[in-house]
Amino acid sequence: MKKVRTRFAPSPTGYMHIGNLRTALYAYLFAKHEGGDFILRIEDTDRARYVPDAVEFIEKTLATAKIIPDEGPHHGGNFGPYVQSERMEIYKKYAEQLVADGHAYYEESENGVAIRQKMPKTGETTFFDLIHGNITIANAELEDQILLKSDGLPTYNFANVIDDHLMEVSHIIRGTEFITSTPKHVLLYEFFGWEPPAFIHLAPVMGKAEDGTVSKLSKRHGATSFNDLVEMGYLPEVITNYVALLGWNPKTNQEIFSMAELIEKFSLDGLSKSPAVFDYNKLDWMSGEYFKAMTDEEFAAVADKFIGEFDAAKKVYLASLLKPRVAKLGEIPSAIKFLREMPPFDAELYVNKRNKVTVEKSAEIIAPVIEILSGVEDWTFEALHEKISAFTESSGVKTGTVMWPLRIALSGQKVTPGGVVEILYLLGRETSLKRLADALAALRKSL
RNA sequence: GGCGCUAUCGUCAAGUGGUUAAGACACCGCCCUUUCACGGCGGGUUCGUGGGUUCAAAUCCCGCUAGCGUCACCA
Repeated sequence: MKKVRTRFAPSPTGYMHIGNLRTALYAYLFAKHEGGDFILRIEDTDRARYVPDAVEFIEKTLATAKIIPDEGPHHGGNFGPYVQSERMEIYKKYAEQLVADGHAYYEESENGVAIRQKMPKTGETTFFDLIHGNITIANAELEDQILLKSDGLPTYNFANVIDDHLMEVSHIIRGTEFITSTPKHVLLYEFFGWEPPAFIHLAPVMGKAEDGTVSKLSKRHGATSFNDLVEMGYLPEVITNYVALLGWNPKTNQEIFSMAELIEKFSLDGLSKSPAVFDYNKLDWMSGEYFKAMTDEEFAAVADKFIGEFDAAKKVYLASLLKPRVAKLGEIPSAIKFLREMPPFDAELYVNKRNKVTVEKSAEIIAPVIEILSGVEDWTFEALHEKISAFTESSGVKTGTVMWPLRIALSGQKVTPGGVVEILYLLGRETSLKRLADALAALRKSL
């Protein structure tokens, strides 16, 4: 059997859409699973679309996602160049051969001279797609498409055929948007007498809008590029893990996969033919699973730049509190902002029906707690916990009734990473007592 | 509009003629609890529709409908 060689062939747009990333991932997984090669080829035949540094951007993104090409512009390989704009003579040669053979013709227009492919007027063309089966399209549907543009550059429909053949690509993995142009490619292979590669057309990644409508994932659905997601604080491995499952099923109930496991388990028959909707909820869940699997130290390390400046001795402790409550690292800054800066007083926050807390009750709780805490010299979690518990017990009210106003007074938030005792410890003695005193004063004033 | 692809819970999906139609996320309820979170338990009219084929259809065939894609000197 021929060696498996797949390719990822993006145009250099400086943007890595999730759908493209998934295409690259599947091509990579399949090649690696089969012990083959994965090629990166840049399709920059549209001069108007050229974006500077886009090639480096693509390479950097793939590296971050741990999708490593065996061959590419900067990865070596014996089938280069891997940038189409550097292969112009090759396309010209083959286009002229087609003209000589009667399968293409020159066409002159105000732009200059171009070469068009001559399509059969009758009959039909069929190709086999590994996930869709046979697909047949009447030749009458096919236009005499441009092969070589008047600027000397080839069109996608021509260049991809020449390159895939010359680079010995065995399986073409790309989006379904290419299904209807595949017969044109197949005809080209026939004209040249080449054996076409196997075709695998992937269903698109969709997004769901507020109004419930589903359409191809785009900006209106939120972050849609791999890089956007990384910036929001999703681990690259979480993104690839999630995306791998969007359209591919391992046939087991396993959902968390390392790249090595993905390579080991990947199989073409798990690919689905229907579009999949990108679900941020599930991504969040998976992200949380990765965090929970980390040690506090590991999490502190990846969260470090989101936590920012913080008492070094308490940093890992803070991270341990954040770890089980965060879906993406980007949530951290706003979640811990209160540690550095007390939000403005808001009497409304103190009112909580479930815990039977009112503004008045809050003052009644906070005052004695200040007394008790002022006497605590050993400001440790254990000591603080013991004091508060003892107070709760002696006061005869429920724990929640005590904790609720304390949390608000200490953080100004209904939701905090960790409970009251944790916050007390994090804030330290001085800040804690000051906040409680300020809150008590403000509470009394508002009565 | 022509052509093509697709169609199982809200979402990802298993399923390849006979199942109580898995599992996960989300959601809802209850429990636990130091709020939130975590954890535990439980819940939900899911096979687009109409015809066939068959003893038997989510599974096979046809029509319809819907969604998507494509009809460029873009990829």
